[in-house]
Order: sequence, then structure tokens, then C-alpha cells
Amino acid sequence: MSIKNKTNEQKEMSFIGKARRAQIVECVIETITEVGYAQASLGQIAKRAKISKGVISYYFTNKEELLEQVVIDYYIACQSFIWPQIEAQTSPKGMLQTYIESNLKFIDENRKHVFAVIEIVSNERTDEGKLRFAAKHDDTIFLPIENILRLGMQEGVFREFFAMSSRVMALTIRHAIDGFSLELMRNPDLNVKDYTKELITIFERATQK
Amino acid sequence: MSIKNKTNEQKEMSFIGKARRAQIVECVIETITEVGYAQASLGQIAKRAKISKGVISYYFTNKEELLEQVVIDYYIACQSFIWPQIEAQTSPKGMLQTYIESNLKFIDENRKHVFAVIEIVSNERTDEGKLRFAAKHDDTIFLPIENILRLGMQEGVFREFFAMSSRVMALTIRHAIDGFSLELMRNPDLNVKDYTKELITIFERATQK
Amino acid sequence: MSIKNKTNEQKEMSFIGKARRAQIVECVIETITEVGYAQASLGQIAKRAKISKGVISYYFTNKEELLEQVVIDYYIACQSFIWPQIEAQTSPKGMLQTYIESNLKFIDENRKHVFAVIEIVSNERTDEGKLRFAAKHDDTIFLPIENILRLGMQEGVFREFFAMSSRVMALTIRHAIDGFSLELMRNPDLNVKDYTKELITIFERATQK
Amino acid sequence: MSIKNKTNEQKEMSFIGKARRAQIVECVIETITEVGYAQASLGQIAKRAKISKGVISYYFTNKEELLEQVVIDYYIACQSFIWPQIEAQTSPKGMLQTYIESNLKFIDENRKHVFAVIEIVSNERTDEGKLRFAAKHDDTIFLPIENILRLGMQEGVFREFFAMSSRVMALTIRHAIDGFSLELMRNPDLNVKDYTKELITIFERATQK
DNA sequence: AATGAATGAGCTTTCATTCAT
DNA sequence: AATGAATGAAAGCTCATTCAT
Repeated sequence: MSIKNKTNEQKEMSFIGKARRAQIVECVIETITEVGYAQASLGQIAKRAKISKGVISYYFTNKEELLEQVVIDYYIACQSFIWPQIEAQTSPKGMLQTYIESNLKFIDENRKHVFAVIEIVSNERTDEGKLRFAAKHDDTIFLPIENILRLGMQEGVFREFFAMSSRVMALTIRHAIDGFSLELMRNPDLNVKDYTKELITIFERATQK
Repeated sequence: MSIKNKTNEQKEMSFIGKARRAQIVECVIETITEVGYAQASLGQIAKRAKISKGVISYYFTNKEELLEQVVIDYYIACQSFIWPQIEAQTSPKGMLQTYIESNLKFIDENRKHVFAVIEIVSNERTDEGKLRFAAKHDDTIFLPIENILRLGMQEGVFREFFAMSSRVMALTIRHAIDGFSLELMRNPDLNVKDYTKELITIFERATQK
Repeated sequence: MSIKNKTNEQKEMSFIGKARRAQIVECVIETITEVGYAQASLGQIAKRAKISKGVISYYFTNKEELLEQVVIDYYIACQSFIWPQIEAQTSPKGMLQTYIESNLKFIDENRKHVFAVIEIVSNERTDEGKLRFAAKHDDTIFLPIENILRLGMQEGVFREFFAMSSRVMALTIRHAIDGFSLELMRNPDLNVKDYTKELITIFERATQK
Repeated sequence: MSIKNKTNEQKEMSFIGKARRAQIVECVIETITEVGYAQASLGQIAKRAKISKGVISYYFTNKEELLEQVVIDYYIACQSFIWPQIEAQTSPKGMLQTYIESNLKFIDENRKHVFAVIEIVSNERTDEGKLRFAAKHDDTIFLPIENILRLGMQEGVFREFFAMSSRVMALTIRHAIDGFSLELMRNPDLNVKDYTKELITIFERATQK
């Protein structure tokens, strides 16, 4: 019986099992980076992992679950890298700066993983044609930045955002960050320090009173 | 003989031929909008166009050419909508504002087409795994905005951008605009006016002295 | 109504109609020569003829009839070239020599047509998978040479062929001639004179007492 | 991962894998025999093998490689059958006789395989329209017989061949042998013994001083 | 725990043929 | 007389998934 056909209580996955899943996830990232989402077949992934396709099916229910794991791993790694840094900040301005800074740092240090996640999130769909990770992505990604902006407004350090404009600001920051990831793949020699500094400047000016 | 095996300029395409190509391009846009790039097969496209798959092959050499046509049509429509408005401006500040405004207006009025192009440009690859439209996209999309920024610096109305930061600014503006398109698909009832106003505010503040 | 849907009595084909058929047949030969039987589609043929595929269907019931016409034209041209020369001979030895000589001359002067016919005859099959032209080919091709051999035996100028060996001789002569055609396509600069001389020598020696 | 994406030498193919490939090759031969090269699609082959089309793609990179395997198998089997017999001969005359004899024997005992190879070699083309196996065929097939003829001339037991006529002789012998294969398919009850005897006589006479 | 084998659906593309004009 | 348009079947091939071992 394959590992996946067990009930939830049976979630007794061995150490080696976890390692295998991690290895496969790593190869998904590698593959998507090299050939893109649409060409990243299980065959291509298995080839890079130097295992048979069957192994993937053994450790993951289906391709969907495999890609989800890539996304989940990213969320965990990204959040646990960023949150402590933001929580260490006391001012909204510091939080915003840290949000941008830490995100770019994480992306720089996890280029392929982040790129793969963007590919997956913007392509993977349900049978009905809806983007599968859109909702979850929204929750995980936009809530924190919107909270920072709201806090800044309440404390009076950020300008007053009319109508839905705090959402626009949040989206724009997010698009800038995701866009940085794409640019980094196209142009790996990018000066990350300068890019970060400039992005902080842009959104400091955009938010200040 | 199919329509595509004529001379390269394809001068001699019948009226009905052009109409058919346009109709098929329209259905590609529709299909990508509904099911995404990866699921947009010729079969799906033909189904929506209520024609047989063979017809598509009759009017387009291959899928690649078909998708390229979607992108080309976008470039032509977008440029001819935006350029006159920008050229009518005299100040860099006015140009930047108009650039954002007209882009968002075009996107709003051509939601599906723009979305489809983003899907195609960010997914369609050559046999070697490189993004097929990356280079052309860069030329068409980034040069104008970078020119506006440079002009503003020379005239002293924009702040001094250090190092590569005018490129960062151009990229960030572009990511904000492309991001708007994606957001508009997820949330069709978006208040476009407010979104535009806010985006202009953000980048006015980000660029001013 | 297309020309082919008329009854036999209506075989009133115009001058221009005959010319068209001849032109198309010529292009079939050209196409098969260039790309081979399997790749010689109606589309390829029409392209070389600079006409639409529909025209071919207008003048020929189907592809089968078109290819048959190529073969028929060959038989007529070949026979009317060769027969008079053989009939002018009085001795079996002279006939055999003339048979080889005139065949090779005809092939040399109609390289592409002969090659196309060989391609068609050895590939074109009925729905049941039988070679369509095998029987007709046999009758037209082998009877004359077998007759020459029989005559030579009766007159005592050829050696006695035991058992089925006059058929073997006829076949071998025929294979040598068809093979010459193939070799001529592979190696167009072949010295035809020398080839002819040698082939005559071979079969003179093989048949003589 | 399919069996074919291993190293180039494909050292590590399982026993069952080899058997499957052999089985599929056998069905290609069967299929070409029944319906000819042009109609021998992967679907037809799979049907005869009672497997799905996918299995063929699993064991062979593409159709081209599959057909090449048929040809390679033939070369190996044919050479290893014929060579020892020829090398056992001491005189050129004996060699020539053995060459014809053993070739015809091999064809008789491998009728379908030989026929299939002839179909493939004379039809399979590259994308540029050139016969794919023409060159290799030439090397493998004509060199040995030309060597025998040259040896016979040097030793003075064969007549002097002027100009390119030893090549003509080699070609004619080869055409006779290939032609025998075709004749055998059309007429399975052929008396092979008599055919062989006659062919030997023909070329003995054709070559002798 | 892991694999090789196999499937069947779906992909893009080509093709002979039909038909309205 | 001729064409452009369209079809539907079949081609070679890829893929996610299943399953026996």
C-alpha cells in the first residue's frame, strides 16, 4: 500500500519518507525553473530526481498534491523567516520597511523556490478552471501587509487612504515584490541591495503623510 | 492549399479569411480566460469557436503562430491607444500620469485580451525552455516608461535616481499595471477610477523631488 | 458539376481539361521525386502546381485515380517508345539487346516519371492491403521479355532454360532495369552509355548457348 | 521514466524490456508485410501486438527509432548468417556463388523481415526528403560484393570489367537479390531451389572469363 | 519501499475529400 | 472552371495515473 492511502491517524510517515518527499519537492522546483509550469511533467521531474515516476505517485496522491506541497513549504519557510523580523519592529514605518526588505532577502536566497511558487499559483487550476491557490494566497499574502498599512493609518504616520486605496497599496507592494522575483530570474546579476533600497524608498514616499 | 502557405507578407488574404483569423483569436482569448494557458488546447478553442480543429490549422501554421497573433494584436491595439495620449503631454509628470491612466483604461476595456497576453507571455516557451516573448516584451513595454523617467530627471522635475534605480522604478510601475490586470480578473467589480487615482498618487509621490 | 461525375458517354473533355490533367500529373511526378510516395500529399502536389487542392479533386475522382494516371501515362509512353524498336529487330538476341537498350534510354530521358511510377507501383495499395498495380504491372512488363526469351529458346540461339528459369531470367532482367532507375536518381551523373553496355553484356552472356 | 531515457548505451535494459522490444519489432514486420510501409501506423502495429500505442512509445523514442531497429536487427541477422559462409570459401567464384546462395536462403527463411526492411529502406526519409538509410545500406550491402568482384578480377578468374562496370555488376546482383524477395512475397510458392540455381548460373556466366 | 510496465485520454498536426459559390 | 473553406478521421506523441511485483 502506498503511503498516501492511509487514514489521517496513520500519518506515521517515516524519516526516510519525509526525506523523499522533500527531495521530490526540490526537483519540482528545479524542473519548473528550467522548463516552466506547463512543461514540468512528472516524467521531467522524475528524470531530474533520478527516480521512476512511480515513486512520485507513491509519495504524493497526485500531481496536484505535489505542487501544493511546493507552495506550502514556501509559505512556511517564508512566514517563519519574515514574521519574527516584522514583530521585532515597533513602528508601522519600520514594519513596512522590514516587510519589503525581508521579502526581497528571502526571495534572493530562495530564488528558484519562489519562482516555482509564482508559476504554480498563477497557473494551477481546478477542474472548473478556477485558480486553485488564489484564495489561500490572498489570505496568507495580503492580510499582513494590509494590517501594517491600517496600523500606520491609525497611528497617523501614514497618510489617509481613501476608499479602497489601502488595498491598492497592499496589492502594489505585493506586485512589486513578486515582480522582483521574476526580474531576478531573468537577470540573476541584479544588484539586490540597490533594488531593495529603491523599493523601500518608493513605498516610504508613497505611504508617508 | 491553406491560407498560410502564401507569401510571407500574406498580402492576399481574403476578407473572410481575416475575419476568421480574428474570430479564432477572439476564441483563444476567451478560452485562456476561462481555463488558463495550460488548458487552452486547440480542441478547447475550436469548441468555443464552434468549428473543427482543422479550421484553426487552416488559418494558422501552428499553435505558436496563433498565440503570437494574440500578442501582436494586443501590442498594436495597446500602443495605438496609449501613444497619442502620451505624446499629447508636455511635462514628464503629465506623461507618467497619462501612462498609468491610459494603461489602466486600456486594460479595463480589454480585460480578457490583456489577461490572455499576460498568460501567453509568461508561459509560452521555445523548445529550449526560454520564454518566447520575453525579449520583444521588454523592448515594447519598458523602453517608453524608462524614457519618461529619464526625461523627468533631465528636466529636474523627478528626483535623482541613483544607480539602476530608474530601472527599478520602471519595473515597479509595470508590475503595478500588470498586477492590476490580474486583480481585475479576480475581482471584476473593482472600482477602476479609484484604483487609477491611487496608483497615480503612489508613483507621483515616488518620483517627485 | 465536376468533370468526373459525368457518365462515360459524356467523356467530352475539353482541350484545356486535358492540359490541366497533364499539368497535374507532371506535378505529381515532381512531388514524388522530391519527397517520396508517402509524403506526396495532395497539398504538396497542389503547391507545386500553384493551384488549389480543389482543382485536383475537380479533375480526378480521388488520389487513387490521379496516381493511376501517372502509371498509365508511363505505360503508354514507354511502350510506344520501346515496341517499334523491338519489332524492328529480327533476331531474339537483337530483341533482347534492344529491350535493355531502349528501356535504359527511356528511363534516362524520363528519369522522374519512371522513378515516380516505381514508387507508386511498389507502394499504392487497395483497402485490403494488396498492391494495386501488381497484376497490371506483371502483364505489361513481363510478358514481352518472356516472349523474347521463349522465342530465343525455340530458335536455339538462347540456352535451354530448365523449369521456371525463363521466368527467373525475365525477372532478373526487369529488376536490373528498375534498379537502374533507382541508381540513376541516387547518382544522376551516372555514365548511362557504359551502364547500358555492361547490362547488355551481362544478359547476353547469361542467355547465350 | 520510460526505458529509453537511460544512457545512450542502454546497458541496463531488463530481460522483459528486451523481449517487449523484440515483440514490437516483430509486429512492425508483420504490419508492414500486411499493409505496406505507408499504412503501417503505430495504431496498426499496436493493434497487431494487442497492446496500446503508449507501450510502443514507452519502448521506443519515436517511430523512426522503431523502424531503425527493424533494419538493424536485419543487418545483424543477415551478416552473421552470410559472412561465415563466404569466409569459408577460398575462390572468388565460390564466394560469389555462396553470396547469392546464402542471401536467397536467408531471405527465404526471413521473408517478412527482409520484405519489411526493403519497404523501410526505400521509403523512410529524413525531414529534408532524403532517404534515411540509403548511405548505411550502401556501405553494408555493396562493399562486400564489390570486394568479391575485385578479388576475382585480380586473381584473373573473372573477366576484366571496364570502366565502372564492376559497380554495375554489383548493383545488378543486388537488384536480383532484392527483387527475389519481392517476388517471393507476391508468389510464396516459388521454387527457391530452382530460383537460386538459375541466379547462380546467370551471374557465373556474366562474370566468367 | 520502490519500480517498471502499461494504459487511455488528450495533445498538435496533417490529410483526402466535399461543397457552396 | 475553379476556388476557398471546412470537415473529420487518423497520424505520432506525451502525460498522469494505476498496478503487480
